[in-house]
Amino acid sequence: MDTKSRSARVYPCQKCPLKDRKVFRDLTGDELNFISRFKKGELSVDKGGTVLAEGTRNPHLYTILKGWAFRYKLLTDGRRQIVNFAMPGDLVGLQGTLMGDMQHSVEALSPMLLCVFEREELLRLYEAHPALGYDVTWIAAREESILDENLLSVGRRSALERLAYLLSFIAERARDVGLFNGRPMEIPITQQHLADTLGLSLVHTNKTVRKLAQGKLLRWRDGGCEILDLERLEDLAGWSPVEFPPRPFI
Amino acid sequence: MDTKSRSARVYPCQKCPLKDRKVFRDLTGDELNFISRFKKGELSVDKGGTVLAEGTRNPHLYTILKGWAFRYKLLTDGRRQIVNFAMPGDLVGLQGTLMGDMQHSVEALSPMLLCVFEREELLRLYEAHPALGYDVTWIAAREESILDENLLSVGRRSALERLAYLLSFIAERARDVGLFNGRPMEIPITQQHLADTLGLSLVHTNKTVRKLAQGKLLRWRDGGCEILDLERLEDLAGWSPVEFPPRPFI
DNA sequence: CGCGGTTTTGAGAATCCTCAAAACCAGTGG
DNA sequence: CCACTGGTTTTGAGGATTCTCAAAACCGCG
Repeated sequence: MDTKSRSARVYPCQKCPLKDRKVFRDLTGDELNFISRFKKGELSVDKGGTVLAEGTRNPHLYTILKGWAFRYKLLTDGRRQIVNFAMPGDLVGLQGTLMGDMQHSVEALSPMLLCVFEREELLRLYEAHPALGYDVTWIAAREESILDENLLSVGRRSALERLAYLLSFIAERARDVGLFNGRPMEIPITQQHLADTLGLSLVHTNKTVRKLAQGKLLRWRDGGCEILDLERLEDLAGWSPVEFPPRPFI
Repeated sequence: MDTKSRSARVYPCQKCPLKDRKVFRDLTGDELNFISRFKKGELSVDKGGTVLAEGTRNPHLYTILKGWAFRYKLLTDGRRQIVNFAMPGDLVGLQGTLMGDMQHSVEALSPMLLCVFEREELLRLYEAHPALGYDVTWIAAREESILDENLLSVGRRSALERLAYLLSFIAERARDVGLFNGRPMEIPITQQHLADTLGLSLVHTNKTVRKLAQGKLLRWRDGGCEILDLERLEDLAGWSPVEFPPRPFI
Protein backbone atom coordinates (compact mmCIF):
# COMPACT_ATOMS: atom_id res chain seq x y z
CA MET A 1 0.00 0.00 0.00
CA ASP A 2 2.65 2.42 1.01
CA THR A 3 4.57 2.07 -2.17
CA LYS A 4 7.05 4.82 -2.50
CA SER A 5 10.00 4.57 -4.77
CA ARG A 6 12.94 6.82 -5.21
CA SER A 7 13.57 7.09 -8.90
CA ALA A 8 16.29 8.49 -11.07
CA ARG A 9 15.88 12.09 -11.96
CA VAL A 10 13.56 12.43 -14.90
CA TYR A 11 12.94 16.14 -14.75
CA PRO A 12 15.95 18.39 -14.35
CA CYS A 13 14.70 21.71 -13.01
CA GLN A 14 15.70 23.40 -16.23
CA LYS A 15 13.08 21.31 -17.93
CA CYS A 16 10.52 21.48 -15.16
CA PRO A 17 7.14 21.08 -16.80
CA LEU A 18 5.66 23.59 -14.37
CA LYS A 19 8.07 26.45 -14.52
CA ASP A 20 6.62 28.11 -17.59
CA ARG A 21 3.02 28.12 -16.43
CA LYS A 22 1.87 31.66 -16.11
CA VAL A 23 0.53 31.22 -12.58
CA PHE A 24 4.08 30.83 -11.39
CA ARG A 25 6.62 33.57 -11.18
CA ASP A 26 9.72 33.38 -13.37
CA LEU A 27 12.93 32.32 -11.72
CA THR A 28 16.30 33.82 -12.52
CA GLY A 29 19.00 31.56 -13.89
CA ASP A 30 20.84 31.68 -10.59
CA GLU A 31 17.77 30.71 -8.66
CA LEU A 32 17.04 27.86 -11.01
CA ASN A 33 20.58 26.58 -10.64
CA PHE A 34 20.36 26.72 -6.90
CA ILE A 35 17.05 24.92 -6.81
CA SER A 36 18.48 22.36 -9.12
CA ARG A 37 21.21 21.57 -6.60
CA PHE A 38 18.73 21.78 -3.76
CA LYS A 39 16.66 19.07 -5.38
CA LYS A 40 17.88 15.68 -4.25
CA GLY A 41 15.84 13.41 -6.47
CA GLU A 42 12.37 12.35 -7.36
CA LEU A 43 9.92 10.23 -5.47
CA SER A 44 6.98 8.44 -6.92
CA VAL A 45 4.08 7.40 -4.77
CA ASP A 46 1.20 5.15 -5.78
CA LYS A 47 -2.39 6.13 -5.48
CA GLY A 48 -3.40 5.64 -1.85
CA GLY A 49 0.19 5.80 -0.65
CA THR A 50 1.20 7.90 2.34
CA VAL A 51 3.59 10.71 1.52
CA LEU A 52 3.93 12.01 5.06
CA ALA A 53 2.51 10.71 8.31
CA GLU A 54 1.28 12.64 11.34
CA GLY A 55 3.53 12.23 14.34
CA THR A 56 6.62 11.31 12.36
CA ARG A 57 9.69 13.30 11.50
CA ASN A 58 10.59 13.18 7.87
CA PRO A 59 13.94 14.42 6.59
CA HIS A 60 12.38 15.57 3.37
CA LEU A 61 10.32 18.31 1.89
CA TYR A 62 8.51 17.89 -1.40
CA THR A 63 7.18 19.83 -4.32
CA ILE A 64 4.53 18.04 -6.31
CA LEU A 65 5.40 17.54 -9.95
CA LYS A 66 2.50 15.34 -10.92
CA GLY A 67 -0.62 14.00 -9.31
CA TRP A 68 -3.10 14.85 -6.58
CA ALA A 69 -2.92 14.46 -2.81
CA PHE A 70 -4.75 15.51 0.30
CA ARG A 71 -3.68 16.67 3.71
CA TYR A 72 -5.60 15.42 6.74
CA LYS A 73 -5.74 15.00 10.50
CA LEU A 74 -7.31 12.27 12.60
CA LEU A 75 -8.98 12.22 16.00
CA THR A 76 -8.14 9.29 18.25
CA ASP A 77 -11.48 7.63 17.52
CA GLY A 78 -10.87 7.71 13.80
CA ARG A 79 -12.82 10.76 12.74
CA ARG A 80 -10.93 12.33 9.86
CA GLN A 81 -10.76 15.90 8.66
CA ILE A 82 -9.20 16.69 5.32
CA VAL A 83 -7.77 20.17 5.62
CA ASN A 84 -6.60 20.77 2.08
CA PHE A 85 -5.80 19.22 -1.26
CA ALA A 86 -2.45 19.44 -2.97
CA MET A 87 -1.56 19.42 -6.64
CA PRO A 88 1.37 20.16 -8.93
CA GLY A 89 3.41 23.13 -7.81
CA ASP A 90 2.37 22.74 -4.18
CA LEU A 91 4.94 22.32 -1.46
CA VAL A 92 4.23 19.65 1.14
CA GLY A 93 6.00 18.96 4.41
CA LEU A 94 7.01 22.51 5.23
CA GLN A 95 5.26 22.50 8.59
CA GLY A 96 7.18 19.42 9.69
CA THR A 97 10.42 20.78 8.32
CA LEU A 98 10.19 23.84 10.48
CA MET A 99 8.46 22.59 13.58
CA GLY A 100 9.74 19.04 13.94
CA ASP A 101 7.10 16.35 13.90
CA MET A 102 4.40 16.34 11.28
CA GLN A 103 1.07 17.54 12.63
CA HIS A 104 -0.88 16.11 9.72
CA SER A 105 -0.64 13.36 7.12
CA VAL A 106 -0.51 13.53 3.35
CA GLU A 107 -1.92 10.81 1.12
CA ALA A 108 -1.86 10.41 -2.65
CA LEU A 109 -5.15 10.54 -4.56
CA SER A 110 -3.48 9.45 -7.77
CA PRO A 111 -0.04 8.24 -8.76
CA MET A 112 2.34 11.05 -7.86
CA LEU A 113 5.75 12.31 -8.73
CA LEU A 114 7.49 14.54 -6.21
CA CYS A 115 10.70 16.56 -6.15
CA VAL A 116 12.64 15.71 -3.02
CA PHE A 117 14.47 18.29 -0.93
CA GLU A 118 16.43 17.91 2.29
CA ARG A 119 14.87 19.63 5.23
CA GLU A 120 18.28 20.29 6.72
CA GLU A 121 19.27 22.40 3.76
CA LEU A 122 16.32 24.73 3.86
CA LEU A 123 18.13 27.34 5.90
CA ARG A 124 20.89 27.36 3.29
CA LEU A 125 18.30 28.35 0.73
CA TYR A 126 17.45 31.39 2.83
CA GLU A 127 21.11 32.27 3.06
CA ALA A 128 21.95 31.79 -0.58
CA HIS A 129 18.80 33.27 -2.07
CA PRO A 130 16.81 35.47 0.28
CA ALA A 131 14.21 35.96 -2.43
CA LEU A 132 13.60 32.23 -2.49
CA GLY A 133 13.25 32.22 1.27
CA TYR A 134 10.72 34.98 0.89
CA ASP A 135 8.96 32.80 -1.67
CA VAL A 136 8.74 29.92 0.77
CA THR A 137 7.05 32.24 3.24
CA TRP A 138 4.76 33.33 0.45
CA ILE A 139 3.80 29.74 -0.14
CA ALA A 140 3.09 29.23 3.55
CA ALA A 141 0.97 32.39 3.64
CA ARG A 142 -1.00 31.14 0.66
CA GLU A 143 -1.72 27.88 2.43
CA GLU A 144 -2.87 29.88 5.43
CA SER A 145 -5.21 31.90 3.28
CA ILE A 146 -6.70 28.74 1.76
CA LEU A 147 -7.25 27.31 5.22
CA ASP A 148 -9.02 30.48 6.32
CA GLU A 149 -11.35 30.06 3.40
CA ASN A 150 -11.99 26.39 4.16
CA LEU A 151 -12.71 27.26 7.75
CA LEU A 152 -15.20 29.89 6.64
CA SER A 153 -16.87 27.25 4.51
CA VAL A 154 -17.07 24.54 7.09
CA GLY A 155 -18.09 26.92 9.85
CA ARG A 156 -20.56 29.12 8.08
CA ARG A 157 -21.79 27.73 4.77
CA SER A 158 -24.66 25.28 4.26
CA ALA A 159 -23.94 21.80 2.94
CA LEU A 160 -24.86 22.75 -0.61
CA GLU A 161 -22.83 25.95 -0.57
CA ARG A 162 -19.91 24.13 0.97
CA LEU A 163 -19.86 21.47 -1.68
CA ALA A 164 -20.24 23.96 -4.50
CA TYR A 165 -17.49 26.10 -3.04
CA LEU A 166 -15.09 23.23 -2.55
CA LEU A 167 -15.51 21.88 -6.04
CA SER A 168 -15.22 25.33 -7.60
CA PHE A 169 -12.09 25.96 -5.64
CA ILE A 170 -10.44 22.68 -6.51
CA ALA A 171 -11.37 23.04 -10.16
CA GLU A 172 -9.95 26.55 -10.38
CA ARG A 173 -6.70 25.53 -8.78
CA ALA A 174 -6.37 22.44 -10.92
CA ARG A 175 -7.03 24.39 -14.07
CA ASP A 176 -4.40 26.95 -13.14
CA VAL A 177 -1.72 24.31 -12.99
CA GLY A 178 -2.85 22.60 -16.16
CA LEU A 179 -4.39 19.48 -14.72
CA PHE A 180 -7.31 19.60 -17.13
CA ASN A 181 -5.77 21.21 -20.17
CA GLY A 182 -8.83 21.18 -22.34
CA ARG A 183 -9.86 17.73 -21.18
CA PRO A 184 -12.98 17.21 -19.03
CA MET A 185 -12.58 18.51 -15.49
CA GLU A 186 -12.26 15.26 -13.57
CA ILE A 187 -11.27 15.26 -9.92
CA PRO A 188 -10.00 11.91 -8.58
CA ILE A 189 -11.81 11.79 -5.24
CA THR A 190 -14.46 9.67 -3.57
CA GLN A 191 -17.51 11.05 -1.81
CA GLN A 192 -15.90 9.98 1.45
CA HIS A 193 -13.10 12.43 0.73
CA LEU A 194 -15.63 15.15 0.09
CA ALA A 195 -17.47 14.32 3.30
CA ASP A 196 -14.28 14.46 5.34
CA THR A 197 -13.36 17.79 3.79
CA LEU A 198 -16.76 19.39 4.26
CA GLY A 199 -17.28 18.16 7.80
CA LEU A 200 -20.38 16.23 6.74
CA SER A 201 -21.44 12.60 6.94
CA LEU A 202 -21.04 10.39 3.90
CA VAL A 203 -24.78 9.97 3.54
CA HIS A 204 -25.56 13.64 3.62
CA THR A 205 -22.71 14.37 1.28
CA ASN A 206 -24.12 11.88 -1.17
CA LYS A 207 -27.53 13.49 -1.04
CA THR A 208 -25.99 16.86 -1.68
CA VAL A 209 -23.90 15.54 -4.55
CA ARG A 210 -27.06 14.05 -5.98
CA LYS A 211 -28.73 17.45 -6.05
CA LEU A 212 -25.90 18.98 -8.02
CA ALA A 213 -25.84 16.00 -10.35
CA GLN A 214 -29.57 16.33 -11.02
CA GLY A 215 -29.01 19.94 -11.95
CA LYS A 216 -26.32 18.81 -14.41
CA LEU A 217 -23.66 20.79 -12.57
CA LEU A 218 -21.53 17.70 -12.26
CA ARG A 219 -21.61 13.97 -12.69
CA TRP A 220 -19.99 11.12 -10.89
CA ARG A 221 -18.03 8.69 -12.97
CA ASP A 222 -15.63 5.85 -12.36
CA GLY A 223 -14.33 6.92 -9.01
CA GLY A 224 -14.23 10.62 -9.53
CA CYS A 225 -16.19 13.78 -9.98
CA GLU A 226 -16.54 15.51 -13.30
CA ILE A 227 -17.41 19.20 -13.22
CA LEU A 228 -19.90 19.96 -15.99
CA ASP A 229 -20.84 23.54 -15.28
CA LEU A 230 -18.20 25.39 -13.33
CA GLU A 231 -19.89 28.72 -13.83
CA ARG A 232 -23.15 27.76 -12.19
CA LEU A 233 -21.24 25.97 -9.47
CA GLU A 234 -19.38 29.16 -8.68
CA ASP A 235 -22.64 31.13 -8.62
CA LEU A 236 -24.07 28.70 -6.14
CA ALA A 237 -20.96 28.98 -4.02
CA GLY A 238 -21.08 32.76 -3.98
CA TRP A 239 -17.69 32.72 -5.62
CA SER A 240 -15.71 35.92 -5.68
CA PRO A 241 -12.69 35.57 -7.89
CA VAL A 242 -9.53 36.68 -6.17
CA GLU A 243 -6.70 37.66 -8.42
CA PHE A 244 -3.22 37.08 -7.18
CA PRO A 245 0.09 37.98 -8.74
CA PRO A 246 2.03 35.03 -10.15
CA ARG A 247 2.91 32.84 -7.25
CA PRO A 248 6.31 31.50 -6.42
CA PHE A 249 7.27 27.88 -6.23
CA ILE A 250 10.45 25.98 -5.85
CA MET B 1 -14.77 53.17 17.04
CA ASP B 2 -11.82 52.62 14.85
CA THR B 3 -9.52 54.42 17.16
CA LYS B 4 -5.97 53.77 16.29
CA SER B 5 -3.18 55.99 17.39
CA ARG B 6 0.45 55.99 16.50
CA SER B 7 2.34 56.59 19.68
CA ALA B 8 5.88 57.34 20.59
CA ARG B 9 8.05 54.36 21.15
CA VAL B 10 7.59 53.07 24.64
CA TYR B 11 9.29 49.73 24.30
CA PRO B 12 12.68 49.63 22.61
CA CYS B 13 13.26 46.09 21.38
CA GLN B 14 16.11 45.70 23.83
CA LYS B 15 13.54 46.02 26.59
CA CYS B 16 10.85 44.05 24.87
CA PRO B 17 8.72 42.56 27.62
CA LEU B 18 8.28 39.40 25.59
CA LYS B 19 11.77 38.55 24.55
CA ASP B 20 12.77 36.72 27.70
CA ARG B 21 9.76 34.44 27.89
CA LYS B 22 10.87 30.89 27.55
CA VAL B 23 8.42 30.06 24.78
CA PHE B 24 10.38 32.34 22.50
CA ARG B 25 13.78 31.64 21.08
CA ASP B 26 16.67 33.86 22.06
CA LEU B 27 17.82 36.41 19.55
CA THR B 28 21.44 37.32 18.93
CA GLY B 29 22.53 40.89 19.56
CA ASP B 30 22.81 41.49 15.83
CA GLU B 31 19.34 40.22 15.23
CA LEU B 32 17.92 42.35 17.98
CA ASN B 33 19.60 45.42 16.56
CA PHE B 34 18.24 44.73 13.15
CA ILE B 35 14.72 44.21 14.42
CA SER B 36 15.04 47.37 16.39
CA ARG B 37 15.69 49.30 13.18
CA PHE B 38 13.03 47.35 11.37
CA LYS B 39 10.47 48.49 13.91
CA LYS B 40 8.96 51.77 12.85
CA GLY B 41 6.90 52.61 15.90
CA GLU B 42 4.06 51.51 18.05
CA LEU B 43 0.37 51.53 17.40
CA SER B 44 -2.33 51.37 20.00
CA VAL B 45 -5.81 50.24 19.14
CA ASP B 46 -8.88 50.47 21.34
CA LYS B 47 -11.02 47.51 22.19
CA GLY B 48 -13.30 46.87 19.22
CA GLY B 49 -10.98 48.72 16.85
CA THR B 50 -10.07 47.30 13.46
CA VAL B 51 -6.37 46.57 13.05
CA LEU B 52 -6.58 45.31 9.48
CA ALA B 53 -9.53 45.12 7.12
CA GLU B 54 -10.32 42.50 4.50
CA GLY B 55 -9.99 43.78 0.96
CA THR B 56 -7.60 46.57 1.83
CA ARG B 57 -3.87 46.91 1.34
CA ASN B 58 -2.03 47.98 4.42
CA PRO B 59 1.58 49.14 4.30
CA HIS B 60 2.24 47.67 7.71
CA LEU B 61 2.88 44.45 9.46
CA TYR B 62 2.47 44.10 13.21
CA THR B 63 3.67 42.12 16.15
CA ILE B 64 1.36 42.23 19.15
CA LEU B 65 2.96 43.56 22.29
CA LYS B 66 -0.12 43.73 24.48
CA GLY B 67 -3.74 42.76 24.21
CA TRP B 68 -5.99 40.29 22.45
CA ALA B 69 -7.39 40.26 18.91
CA PHE B 70 -9.17 37.96 16.54
CA ARG B 71 -8.89 37.27 12.85
CA TYR B 72 -12.10 36.76 10.85
CA LYS B 73 -13.74 36.57 7.46
CA LEU B 74 -17.24 37.56 6.36
CA LEU B 75 -19.65 36.22 3.80
CA THR B 76 -21.57 38.78 1.75
CA ASP B 77 -24.72 38.24 3.80
CA GLY B 78 -22.94 38.97 7.05
CA ARG B 79 -22.19 35.50 8.36
CA ARG B 80 -18.89 35.71 10.17
CA GLN B 81 -16.22 33.11 10.80
CA ILE B 82 -13.47 33.79 13.28
CA VAL B 83 -10.46 31.83 12.09
CA ASN B 84 -8.03 32.46 14.91
CA PHE B 85 -7.21 34.57 17.92
CA ALA B 86 -4.04 36.57 18.31
CA MET B 87 -2.14 37.56 21.40
CA PRO B 88 1.22 38.97 22.44
CA GLY B 89 4.08 37.67 20.32
CA ASP B 90 1.84 36.93 17.37
CA LEU B 91 2.51 38.48 13.98
CA VAL B 92 -0.49 39.88 12.13
CA GLY B 93 -0.74 41.09 8.56
CA LEU B 94 1.80 38.74 7.02
CA GLN B 95 -0.66 37.33 4.50
CA GLY B 96 -1.47 40.78 3.17
CA THR B 97 2.17 41.76 3.17
CA LEU B 98 3.07 38.93 0.88
CA MET B 99 0.01 38.54 -1.26
CA GLY B 100 -1.29 42.08 -1.62
CA ASP B 101 -4.81 42.66 -0.36
CA MET B 102 -5.85 41.40 3.02
CA GLN B 103 -8.02 38.31 2.79
CA HIS B 104 -9.28 38.64 6.35
CA SER B 105 -9.83 41.29 9.01
CA VAL B 106 -8.32 41.68 12.45
CA GLU B 107 -10.18 43.28 15.34
CA ALA B 108 -9.07 44.09 18.88
CA LEU B 109 -10.73 42.26 21.78
CA SER B 110 -9.04 44.51 24.30
CA PRO B 111 -6.90 47.62 24.17
CA MET B 112 -3.83 46.66 22.19
CA LEU B 113 -0.30 47.78 21.65
CA LEU B 114 1.41 46.74 18.44
CA CYS B 115 4.91 47.01 17.02
CA VAL B 116 4.75 48.48 13.53
CA PHE B 117 6.88 47.25 10.65
CA GLU B 118 6.93 48.34 7.01
CA ARG B 119 5.81 45.66 4.64
CA GLU B 120 8.16 47.00 1.97
CA GLU B 121 11.16 46.26 4.12
CA LEU B 122 10.36 42.65 4.78
CA LEU B 123 12.50 41.38 1.94
CA ARG B 124 15.44 43.31 3.42
CA LEU B 125 15.02 41.30 6.57
CA TYR B 126 15.49 38.12 4.57
CA GLU B 127 18.59 39.57 2.96
CA ALA B 128 20.18 40.88 6.11
CA HIS B 129 19.27 38.01 8.42
CA PRO B 130 18.33 34.80 6.67
CA ALA B 131 17.67 33.20 10.04
CA LEU B 132 15.02 35.81 10.76
CA GLY B 133 13.47 35.17 7.38
CA TYR B 134 13.41 31.52 8.28
CA ASP B 135 11.72 32.51 11.53
CA VAL B 136 9.00 34.39 9.68
CA THR B 137 8.29 31.25 7.70
CA TRP B 138 8.23 29.35 10.97
CA ILE B 139 5.60 31.72 12.28
CA ALA B 140 3.52 31.27 9.15
CA ALA B 141 3.81 27.49 9.43
CA ARG B 142 2.68 27.66 13.04
CA GLU B 143 -0.39 29.63 12.05
CA GLU B 144 -1.08 27.01 9.42
CA SER B 145 -0.84 24.28 11.99
CA ILE B 146 -3.28 26.09 14.30
CA LEU B 147 -5.72 26.50 11.44
CA ASP B 148 -5.50 22.79 10.66
CA GLU B 149 -6.44 22.08 14.23
CA ASN B 150 -9.34 24.55 14.18
CA LEU B 151 -10.60 23.00 10.99
CA LEU B 152 -10.46 19.57 12.57
CA SER B 153 -12.51 20.93 15.46
CA VAL B 154 -15.16 22.66 13.43
CA GLY B 155 -15.45 19.84 10.95
CA ARG B 156 -15.32 16.83 13.22
CA ARG B 157 -15.89 17.60 16.88
CA SER B 158 -19.26 17.92 18.63
CA ALA B 159 -20.34 21.28 20.02
CA LEU B 160 -19.20 20.40 23.53
CA GLU B 161 -15.85 19.05 22.40
CA ARG B 162 -15.33 22.03 20.18
CA LEU B 163 -15.96 24.51 22.93
CA ALA B 164 -13.78 22.64 25.40
CA TYR B 165 -11.02 22.39 22.83
CA LEU B 166 -11.16 26.03 21.87
CA LEU B 167 -11.04 27.28 25.43
CA SER B 168 -8.25 24.89 26.36
CA PHE B 169 -6.26 26.00 23.39
CA ILE B 170 -6.71 29.70 24.00
CA ALA B 171 -5.91 29.30 27.68
CA GLU B 172 -2.72 27.36 26.97
CA ARG B 173 -1.51 29.91 24.47
CA ALA B 174 -2.36 32.82 26.71
CA ARG B 175 -0.59 31.25 29.65
CA ASP B 176 2.50 30.66 27.55
CA VAL B 177 2.85 34.33 26.79
CA GLY B 178 2.12 35.41 30.34
CA LEU B 179 -1.35 36.82 29.91
CA PHE B 180 -2.56 35.30 33.16
CA ASN B 181 0.56 35.27 35.25
CA GLY B 182 -0.92 33.75 38.34
CA ARG B 183 -4.12 35.75 38.04
CA PRO B 184 -7.43 34.04 37.17
CA MET B 185 -7.62 32.83 33.59
CA GLU B 186 -9.98 35.37 32.07
CA ILE B 187 -10.52 35.53 28.35
CA PRO B 188 -12.05 38.78 27.06
CA ILE B 189 -14.60 37.43 24.59
CA THR B 190 -18.36 37.34 24.20
CA GLN B 191 -20.38 34.22 23.46
CA GLN B 192 -20.98 35.65 20.01
CA HIS B 193 -17.23 35.43 19.41
CA LEU B 194 -17.25 31.83 20.56
CA ALA B 195 -20.19 31.03 18.31
CA ASP B 196 -18.48 32.57 15.30
CA THR B 197 -15.32 30.64 16.02
CA LEU B 198 -16.99 27.31 16.58
CA GLY B 199 -19.34 27.54 13.61
CA LEU B 200 -22.37 27.36 15.91
CA SER B 201 -25.36 29.60 16.52
CA LEU B 202 -25.32 31.96 19.46
CA VAL B 203 -28.18 30.13 21.15
CA HIS B 204 -26.60 26.75 20.93
CA THR B 205 -23.26 28.13 22.01
CA ASN B 206 -24.91 29.56 25.08
CA LYS B 207 -26.48 26.24 25.95
CA THR B 208 -23.13 24.55 25.59
CA VAL B 209 -21.40 27.18 27.72
CA ARG B 210 -24.09 26.66 30.33
CA LYS B 211 -23.26 22.99 30.55
CA LEU B 212 -19.62 23.69 31.22
CA ALA B 213 -20.55 26.37 33.71
CA GLN B 214 -22.81 23.97 35.58
CA GLY B 215 -19.93 21.53 35.83
CA LYS B 216 -17.81 24.34 37.34
CA LEU B 217 -15.34 24.12 34.45
CA LEU B 218 -15.74 27.80 33.79
CA ARG B 219 -17.86 30.78 34.67
CA TRP B 220 -19.00 33.78 32.76
CA ARG B 221 -18.31 37.12 34.30
CA ASP B 222 -18.44 40.77 33.22
CA GLY B 223 -18.01 40.25 29.53
CA GLY B 224 -15.56 37.43 29.57
CA CYS B 225 -14.94 33.81 30.27
CA GLU B 226 -13.04 32.62 33.29
CA ILE B 227 -11.52 29.16 33.08
CA LEU B 228 -11.91 27.42 36.41
CA ASP B 229 -10.72 23.91 35.67
CA LEU B 230 -8.39 23.76 32.73
CA GLU B 231 -7.47 20.17 33.39
CA ARG B 232 -10.99 18.80 33.11
CA LEU B 233 -11.59 21.04 30.14
CA GLU B 234 -8.63 19.50 28.38
CA ASP B 235 -9.84 16.01 29.22
CA LEU B 236 -13.19 16.79 27.71
CA ALA B 237 -11.49 18.14 24.62
CA GLY B 238 -9.35 15.05 24.18
CA TRP B 239 -6.35 17.27 24.54
CA SER B 240 -2.99 15.93 23.48
CA PRO B 241 -0.23 18.24 24.53
CA VAL B 242 2.12 19.00 21.68
CA GLU B 243 5.54 20.16 22.68
CA PHE B 244 7.31 22.53 20.38
CA PRO B 245 10.79 23.95 20.58
CA PRO B 246 10.94 27.62 21.57
CA ARG B 247 9.27 29.56 18.82
CA PRO B 248 10.66 32.54 17.03
CA PHE B 249 9.15 35.99 16.94
CA ILE B 250 10.21 39.35 15.69
C1' DC C 1 -34.01 55.77 34.37
C1' DG C 2 -33.40 54.26 29.92
C1' DC C 3 -30.44 52.25 26.50
C1' DG C 4 -27.59 49.00 23.92
C1' DG C 5 -25.18 45.06 24.17
C1' DT C 6 -25.05 40.54 26.07
C1' DT C 7 -26.78 36.37 28.19
C1' DT C 8 -30.50 33.20 29.05
C1' DT C 9 -34.59 30.38 28.22
C1' DG C 10 -38.31 28.16 25.66
C1' DA C 11 -40.30 26.06 21.59
C1' DG C 12 -40.78 24.36 17.16
C1' DA C 13 -38.38 23.38 12.88
C1' DA C 14 -34.57 22.35 9.69
C1' DT C 15 -30.44 20.33 8.87
C1' DC C 16 -27.70 16.84 9.29
C1' DC C 17 -26.67 12.32 11.55
C1' DT C 18 -26.71 7.25 12.29
C1' DC C 19 -28.23 2.81 11.09
C1' DA C 20 -29.26 -0.37 7.66
C1' DA C 21 -29.45 -2.36 3.38
C1' DA C 22 -29.32 -2.56 -1.46
C1' DA C 23 -27.15 -1.54 -5.86
C1' DC C 24 -23.23 -1.00 -8.46
C1' DC C 25 -18.70 -1.91 -10.24
C1' DA C 26 -13.86 -3.15 -10.99
C1' DG C 27 -10.73 -6.50 -9.99
C1' DT C 28 -9.44 -11.39 -8.52
C1' DG C 29 -9.18 -16.05 -8.53
C1' DG C 30 -11.34 -20.33 -9.67
C1' DC D 1 -16.38 -16.88 -18.09
C1' DC D 2 -18.40 -16.51 -13.71
C1' DA D 3 -18.73 -16.01 -8.83
C1' DC D 4 -16.93 -13.57 -5.21
C1' DT D 5 -14.98 -9.65 -2.85
C1' DG D 6 -14.16 -5.11 -1.30
C1' DG D 7 -14.85 -0.50 -2.07
C1' DT D 8 -18.07 2.96 -3.39
C1' DT D 9 -22.54 5.01 -4.28
C1' DT D 10 -27.40 5.20 -3.41
C1' DT D 11 -31.78 5.17 -0.89
C1' DG D 12 -34.94 4.98 3.07
C1' DA D 13 -36.21 5.96 7.77
C1' DG D 14 -36.01 7.60 12.28
C1' DG D 15 -33.51 10.43 15.48
C1' DA D 16 -30.09 13.76 17.38
C1' DT D 17 -28.05 17.91 16.98
C1' DT D 18 -28.25 22.34 15.94
C1' DC D 19 -30.94 26.24 14.06
C1' DT D 20 -34.23 30.13 13.98
C1' DC D 21 -37.50 32.93 16.13
C1' DA D 22 -38.98 35.26 20.06
C1' DA D 23 -38.83 37.20 24.34
C1' DA D 24 -37.16 37.98 28.81
C1' DA D 25 -33.45 38.93 32.04
C1' DC D 26 -29.32 41.10 33.08
C1' DC D 27 -25.89 44.74 33.39
C1' DG D 28 -22.79 48.53 32.89
C1' DC D 29 -23.06 53.20 31.43
C1' DG D 30 -24.54 57.77 30.27
